Amino acid sequence: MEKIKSKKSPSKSEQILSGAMSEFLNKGYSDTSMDRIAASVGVSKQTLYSHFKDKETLFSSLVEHIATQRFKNVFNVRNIQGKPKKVLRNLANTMLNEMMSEPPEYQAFMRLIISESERFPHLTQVFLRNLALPAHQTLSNYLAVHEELNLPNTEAVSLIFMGTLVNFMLTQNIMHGKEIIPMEAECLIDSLIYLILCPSNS
Amino acid sequence: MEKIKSKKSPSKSEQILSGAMSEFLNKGYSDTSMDRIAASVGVSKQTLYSHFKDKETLFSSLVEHIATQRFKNVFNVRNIQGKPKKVLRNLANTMLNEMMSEPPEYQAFMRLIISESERFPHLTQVFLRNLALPAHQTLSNYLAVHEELNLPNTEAVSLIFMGTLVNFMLTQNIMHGKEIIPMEAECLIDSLIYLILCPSNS
DNA sequence: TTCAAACTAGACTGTACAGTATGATAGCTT
DNA sequence: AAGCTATCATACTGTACAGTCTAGTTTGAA
Repeated sequence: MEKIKSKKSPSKSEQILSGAMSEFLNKGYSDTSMDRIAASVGVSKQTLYSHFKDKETLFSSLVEHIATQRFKNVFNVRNIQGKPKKVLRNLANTMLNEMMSEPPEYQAFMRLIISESERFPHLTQVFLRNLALPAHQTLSNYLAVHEELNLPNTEAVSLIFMGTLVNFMLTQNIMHGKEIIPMEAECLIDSLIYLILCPSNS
Repeated sequence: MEKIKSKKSPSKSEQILSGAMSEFLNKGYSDTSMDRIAASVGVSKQTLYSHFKDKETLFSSLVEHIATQRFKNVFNVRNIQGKPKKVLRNLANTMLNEMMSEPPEYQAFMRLIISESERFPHLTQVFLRNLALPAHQTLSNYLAVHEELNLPNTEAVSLIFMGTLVNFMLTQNIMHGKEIIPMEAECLIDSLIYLILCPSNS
């Protein structure tokens, strides 16, 4: 039916990873069974084990795949041109949109990474290196280039910026805190930008 | 040996909660077994089930206990007097110390809450209501009272402040990012305070 | 001393799972 | 056609676990 060249069709591996993703994202590592993954992918258990040595290997491969492929462009900022006020607002909106979009795959992914941060410490670093670090470098570099902003430590300000947004998503969505600590994204972004830009206005 | 009045000694419940805590904090919900808890507490399985209906009930009780007792005072700020510069720095240092202290129980607790945020959504709200909210109210109230700080939205600034610190702990400790995104706590706090206080200096 | 509640020890049930084994089918390559 | 490889369906093994059951022991109060 398909043109298959390699020993084990790469599309099968992709299929498996794709099916395993929804299972792991929904249930977490321990509560996801290899039987369920096989059924969900529509593949026999043997095929699963012919592509991936064991559950840990499948999980590791999956997380690396998600971090490097699925969410490759989440923090890929394009509109880095223009006035800082515009750029920062655009960046904040883009990040929040990506992180809070429906279905909440990014939230589920982040929850999963945190959940398994002790069992698979290496995977948290894959996450940071491929998603958090590039965004941080882009932003802190932008802040450093714009000397008129008069910021003493652009790296720290970058972490404040991203930390605020990540924690907002964590509190409001993952932890279901919309009613407990109400806050509009717009307000938060306004204040964030106000604090960052203020020094240069004086 | 002890003066026990109630039907089931309350100290037994305390013992059980205390022993269950280390198991759940280390292994998470699914990978903690009732047998292990019983062994760890030094109590028979039957006693476990006479104090707590089932595993879910025990877990819920434990989380409520930790949120309301064990970490009751984590964000209990005392030195709320003096110049904002001093107060904010003191607050930031206190929060980071509590969150990053050894052994990392607070980190493990936060990881657990996030891990089980779908299975036990109610518990994330217990967490927020008892730990995050009081701190947020104290801080935003302090910021509002000090009008000379000239802050347009004290609630938002409070979330920026706490979000920065929480995300710092999350990234550096829980996600093992010290080498990937290096940052000194002091630097971060300096910048955070600089951004917040700057408007009032102009 | 007697009684009941709290507790202990350990067996037991039913289920679920990771990983393996077996044997059969389908399609590609030579 | 022959043979190889990916695949499938299914059964099996050994382990672990939640929750129950049984039977015996301690303890404190009446």
